[in-house]
Amino acid sequence: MSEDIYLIDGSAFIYRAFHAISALTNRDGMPTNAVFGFASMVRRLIKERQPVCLAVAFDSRGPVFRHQLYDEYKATRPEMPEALAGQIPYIKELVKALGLVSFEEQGVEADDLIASAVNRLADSGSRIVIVSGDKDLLQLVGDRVTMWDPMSDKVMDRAAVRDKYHVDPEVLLHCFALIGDSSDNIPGVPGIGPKTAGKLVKQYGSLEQLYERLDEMKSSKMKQSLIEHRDAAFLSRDLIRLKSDCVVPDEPAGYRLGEPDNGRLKVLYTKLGFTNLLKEVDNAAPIATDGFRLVRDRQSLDELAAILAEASLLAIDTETTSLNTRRAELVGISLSCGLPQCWYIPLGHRDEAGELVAGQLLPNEVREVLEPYLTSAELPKIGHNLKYDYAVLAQASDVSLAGPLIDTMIAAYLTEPARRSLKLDDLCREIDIKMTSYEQVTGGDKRDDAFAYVPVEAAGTYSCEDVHGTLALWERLQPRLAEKDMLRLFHEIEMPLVPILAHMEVAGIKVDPQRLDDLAEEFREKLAAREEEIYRLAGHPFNISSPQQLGVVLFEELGLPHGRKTKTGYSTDAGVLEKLAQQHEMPALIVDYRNLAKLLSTYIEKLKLLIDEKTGRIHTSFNQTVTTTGRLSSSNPNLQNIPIRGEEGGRIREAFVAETGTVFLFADYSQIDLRVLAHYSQDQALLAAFRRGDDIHNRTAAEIFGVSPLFITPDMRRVAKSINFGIVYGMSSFGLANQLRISRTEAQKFIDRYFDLYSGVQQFMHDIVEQAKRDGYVSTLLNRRRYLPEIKASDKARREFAERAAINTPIQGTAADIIKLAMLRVDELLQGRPGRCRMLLQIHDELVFEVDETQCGALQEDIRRCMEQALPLDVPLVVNMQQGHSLAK
DNA sequence: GGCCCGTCGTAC
DNA sequence: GACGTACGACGGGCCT
Repeated sequence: MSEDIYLIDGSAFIYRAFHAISALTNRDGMPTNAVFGFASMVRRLIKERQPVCLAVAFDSRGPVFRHQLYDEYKATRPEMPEALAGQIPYIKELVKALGLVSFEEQGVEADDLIASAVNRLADSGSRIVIVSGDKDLLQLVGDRVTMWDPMSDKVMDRAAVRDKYHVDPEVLLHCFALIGDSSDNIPGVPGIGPKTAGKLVKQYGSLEQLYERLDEMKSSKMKQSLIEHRDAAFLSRDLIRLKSDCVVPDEPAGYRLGEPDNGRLKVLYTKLGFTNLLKEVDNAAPIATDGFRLVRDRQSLDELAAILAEASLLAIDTETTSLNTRRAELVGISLSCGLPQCWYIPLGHRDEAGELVAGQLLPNEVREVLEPYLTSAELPKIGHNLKYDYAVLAQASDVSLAGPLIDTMIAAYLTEPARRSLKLDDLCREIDIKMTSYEQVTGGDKRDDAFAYVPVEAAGTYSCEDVHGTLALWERLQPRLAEKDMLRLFHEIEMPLVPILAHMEVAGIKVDPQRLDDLAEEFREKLAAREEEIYRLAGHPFNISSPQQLGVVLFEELGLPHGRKTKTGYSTDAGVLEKLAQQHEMPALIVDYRNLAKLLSTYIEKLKLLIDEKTGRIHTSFNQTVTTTGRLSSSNPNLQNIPIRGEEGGRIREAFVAETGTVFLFADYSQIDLRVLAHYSQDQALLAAFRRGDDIHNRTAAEIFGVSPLFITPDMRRVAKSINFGIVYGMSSFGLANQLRISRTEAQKFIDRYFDLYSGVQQFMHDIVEQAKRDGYVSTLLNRRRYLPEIKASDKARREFAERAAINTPIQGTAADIIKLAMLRVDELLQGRPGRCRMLLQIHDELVFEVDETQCGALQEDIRRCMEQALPLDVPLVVNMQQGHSLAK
């Protein structure tokens, strides 16, 4: 039995993929959507249909023979977008690497090549599947030829063509000639569409016949049009007719799918950033374990020590019983001073009875030998997520990891801040290293401390793989950082910050559990009262927390006018409810209920659960590799969004208290974003205002309202403040209008006035967007980057989003750079000081310290100075200091 | 019951 | 659709 032959209309697919898949890029910001779409389609085809013969045809570049027939052919088509043209070579390479036969011939289009193949294979007995969505190719459909559109999964055979066009595929050409095709700028006969064309061709059989027998036709508008556009009809037919004598193989063997070249595919997928496809060709090699050693006796430990003494770097990974560093006990340590040799020291492996297994050195003995190296200020330490190992070693062994630190997780983040996974095995897979997974080594054991029960041999291999992978990763990442000029950012900011964050996490912050309990009780009572009242007004109980159910009650049962709609129903957010409050008493109660429920579940109850039993404090995680701008984030719990506004917010803050004998010291940057904006934009008015020490909101208010600062009302200041904030976020008149509850026109007037006053800011916003378009990324003052591939998107919403990010990121990111620098300076200051002062929190523009009451006065000014001088800008940085016994200040 | 997404709300 | 960056609670649809 002869095989089916699949013929792909390559060029059509490239276009479709390009438009169907919005903005996809590799890590360098190169568009990859068309390649990805094409690759996915081919992959699916191969998987589902398992073709033996598969070929792809491409349009040739430049004019084709149809242009000689008609110089307006495809004239209305815009030129191929740059973002697509750049992908063509990769698609060609992909086709080659996949082992597909491909055709391209000067002066003809993909359709013609497919037609030629169909023609040449006519006598082969093979069935042919044309893979396309292009109706022109339906001309080729016949008894052994079908067309399949993998996007819609529709198959067109003779019956389907008849069904759709009321004629056989063989005469479809005549139909299309009459209909024309606006997308290819083929004229056809005006006034004739698919229906009429089908009828005419059915009746007359061909264009020639139609025109010969035109006299038989009753006079009508259509007849008139046919007469007038006779030439156009015949021209259209010539354009639509497929050329079927191109040079293509006439034997099925010439279409046979070859073996994929995995090496080539890997290079390509890696370059394109197609991690999922990469996994499928995955021929990543497992790591050779020849160089792995277990350290189970004194002699091995001494050998290791001898190597450490000569080492110029040290890779390290700790295995523990818990991800929570305060609970973590060491199970083992792996080390490497350079590949291929890696060492694993088992310390806390246990049998199922919980007894330590034999053949493990005593932790103290190991510590004594290793400590000088771990704490050496000269020996660089490399790890993946070193903050964790740093905290574990400090907590479990009282060892402070020192020396230049190198964290491959952070290095990967800096080079690719938008990356979703920074897991070691995912990063290693991209450099062809296959690692044993944690699940594999623990055999799916779900216990927190599962690793302690892993047999020592297996654990050793797993752990050694980790340090091995980390070292290999650094080899790859170091040059990338260098290329992007990020080595200083990495070595001088991010890395020294690691131990500081570790210390802040370890320090934690004290909360008063009794206060939380009291608050919880009070809030629960209030909530119950609101709930009852809301049910009474609704006439029945429902889930107030469900926006869906709430929408039904408000807008259907109570008949209140609904505002904007969301994807899932009516919007019930605070803005909508606020407007409704004038008409009904329920909306205000809902706002109140939501406020209480939010504070209770997100803060009060959650904080209570997270009080560490050992320390009685709350220990957040400060994440250094999450945000796209370079800010830190905080989680478990998020201590960067503890409420501050409103009376209830203050009550929650009161539960965070300074340790007995200490006081909180708060240091916050005044208007850091706007100062950075002044520096970036060099706007003269903004620079001058900050240099004079003006209150910037008052200054702005005075200018946009054209009044003396003495006559500024609170309302004027509020407007000015909104604009000042909005500017940093790239806000539109719509957004400002919404926030200030004024008309768009009024909002636009304010914005115009603002830009009259600060024209340099407007210029900056324009320039930074242009820069993003040119480079594909924007940078902060310290060279942090954010790639913005969507800045060139054709989708307006996506493009505008990228434009706002281009404006905001240098500002927000530079502010993040500054406070990180300040944290390093302050840390240095505190290390040289006797007495207790610990940095506890960073909240983007604010640092919170816990200081001995006796030290507070002396430290305050030093800390202020560190922060104000962290990075000299063209305007002064100003830091406000406050003290208090709780976070309520 | 776990996972994912949408909505909403808190911070800067 | 419309104001940038986060984290997280909750509801609800989906899958197992």
